[in-house]
Amino acid sequence: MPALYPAKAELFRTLAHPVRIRVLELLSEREHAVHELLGRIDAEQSNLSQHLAVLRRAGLVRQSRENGEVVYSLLVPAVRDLLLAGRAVLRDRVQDTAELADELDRAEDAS
Amino acid sequence: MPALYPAKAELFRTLAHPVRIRVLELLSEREHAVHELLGRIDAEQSNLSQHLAVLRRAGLVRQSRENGEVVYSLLVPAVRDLLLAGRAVLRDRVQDTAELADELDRAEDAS
DNA sequence: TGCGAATATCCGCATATGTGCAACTATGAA
DNA sequence: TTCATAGTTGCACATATGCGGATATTCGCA
Repeated sequence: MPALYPAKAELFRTLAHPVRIRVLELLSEREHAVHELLGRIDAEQSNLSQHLAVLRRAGLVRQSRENGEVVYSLLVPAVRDLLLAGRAVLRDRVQDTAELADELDRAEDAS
Repeated sequence: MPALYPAKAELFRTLAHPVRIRVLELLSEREHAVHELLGRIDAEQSNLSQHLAVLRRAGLVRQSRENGEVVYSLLVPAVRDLLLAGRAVLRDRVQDTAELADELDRAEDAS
């Protein structure tokens, strides 16, 4: 049995940054040139470029030159579902928190 | 509009470790006592405990004492889907790699 | 050729994360 | 109480990651 867990962990690590998540979300709508991404994401040019490099190394996106600009596109469509699944977890978790808060409200005995 | 991206990123960061992924997979089958987890995961006791703490803080798992042992259980069922989505991405990506390898094989002109 | 716009990479620094060991806490039984 | 068992936390250290500024590279065009 292969070392699967490190590979999975690495995948999640790749997604574990706001800028990279934003990039993937934008790319899951349509492909974007770097300067387009830069216009929609709050990050320095070099910083964005580094994050794009991370995504490239992870094999999630593809780089191609088109009349003078570099265009990035999503290489693995399933990434979209992964992002949605993440959103769902976030949603479920806040619900739990809300229910907990509710319970705490009902049970008046403090500390 | 809230700072959603950092929250998402934090979620993925929580999953970004082999031990934590393994724990969540085990917990998505059924609840486990700590020493059970320890028996199935290659990690020091204190190390496992720290990873469990990370999962707790993230609100993904719950801790409860049952006749002398601490039992962990999954608090957010959607985590299961998230893990599956991760698996799917991994699968798609290796397929891409395989196709690329194929193409490279067919086109014989080296470097 | 030589320029300029668009990107990528290098560098040094600051911060975050993972780890084992040791010490501490909690629980149940004698 | 006292002990043994089960688990958690604090600590110091090593490594990884993120960042902006400067520099390098690539490509289309005059």
